[in-house]
Amino acid sequence: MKKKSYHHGNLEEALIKVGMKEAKATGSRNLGVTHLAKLVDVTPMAVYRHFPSGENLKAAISQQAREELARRMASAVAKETDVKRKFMATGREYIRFGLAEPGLFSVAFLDCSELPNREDNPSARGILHDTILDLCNEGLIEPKEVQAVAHFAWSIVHGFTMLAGSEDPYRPSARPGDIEDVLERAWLGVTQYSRDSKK
Amino acid sequence: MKKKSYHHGNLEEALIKVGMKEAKATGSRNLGVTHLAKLVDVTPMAVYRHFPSGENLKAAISQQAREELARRMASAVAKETDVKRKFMATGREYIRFGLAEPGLFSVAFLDCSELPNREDNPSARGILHDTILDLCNEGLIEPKEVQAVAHFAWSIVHGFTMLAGSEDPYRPSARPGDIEDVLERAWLGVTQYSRDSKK
DNA sequence: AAGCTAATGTTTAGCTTGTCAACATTAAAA
DNA sequence: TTTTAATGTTGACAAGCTAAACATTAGCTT
Repeated sequence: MKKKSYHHGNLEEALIKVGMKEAKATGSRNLGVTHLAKLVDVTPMAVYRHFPSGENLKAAISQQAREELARRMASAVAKETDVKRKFMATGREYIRFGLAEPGLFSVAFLDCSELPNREDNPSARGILHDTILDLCNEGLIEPKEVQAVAHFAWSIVHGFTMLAGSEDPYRPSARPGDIEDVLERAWLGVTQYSRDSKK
Repeated sequence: MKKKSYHHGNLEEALIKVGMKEAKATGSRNLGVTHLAKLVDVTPMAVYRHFPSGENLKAAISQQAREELARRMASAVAKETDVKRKFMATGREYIRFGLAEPGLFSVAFLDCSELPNREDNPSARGILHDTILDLCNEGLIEPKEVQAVAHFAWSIVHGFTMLAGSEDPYRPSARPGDIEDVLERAWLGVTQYSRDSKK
């Protein structure tokens, strides 16, 4: 039997934790106040002592999911030294995470317009940005391109992950070779570009 | 005053129509059975004579949104003859639509894993695919690359649109110049690629 | 250590939704 | 015209979110 102390100890943390578990299993479907409260063996109203509303709780879980993604990317990129390999590893891990943990990924980028508390997204974008900065230091791209390149690379891996993970009958396949193909093409868009190739 | 004939005439169509209007205005927030039924001045239960469940109604609206996107892309690409311009126009219109109609776009790609009835997605992907086939006919890419190129291009425009339309504080900006930049880089990834550039 | 106070949970209850079952109305077929 | 199938409505119930009022306890204050 469980100890039923009136106070839970650290409910906020527990809610996010169990929320992550649910997200991993079923995406955003079971992230409601009532459901999560039940899993932590607490009254739904207790949740409101820690989050202004259910949406805020979801936002907190979403944030956590984004940080998980960032951790994995950081870990993957840390194993590489060559700039190109770093670039590839960053994108590859983003895609891998999205496909290996579709629930977490969908929660991480849960229709942002409806979620509050989106101040800090240090995570994935930050790591990607660092990788691009390295490209700049190596002289592979110009300083003023950094921003555009980061957005370009992010768009590719994000789009590919979303589509490959969708139920669309014509979605991209995600065999390792196909992923490498996409990353290789992204690399070209990054390095082969110059202002002159415009128009 | 309104005529209150017991039968509505064409409720199914009316529901999807008003659903599109709501989607355009507020995304997926107000696409519930009760709300839409109210807007058409009908009892919630009437909806179930036309859709097995609320999710199916949402799916129908989502499909409609996807077709709207496809129509605009078809219209945009029809104005061009040059293959590169066709390619650019296709992607540009995809992005424009997503940013001009964020509500519709988010509903169009509403977390697919939770929606039924996703058999046919003829639309956007089909048009993009035709554009890529043209590239092939012009000898700009090899036939066996068509699939990969289509997925690559789709990933970029989809990812860029999602991110630029998000609330992320570091989201890509979507000024016309930035959009052209992304499309130009995508073009490089499409045309500069060869099996040899691997590894 | 006794007592106050704020933090944290609970109970109760109201409102909104989605959906089942049973019934009502009407358009279309026989 | 009568039967029948399609289409809407009413009523009811469960589930979810959350406001208000009340209960318990952790921790500081003295």
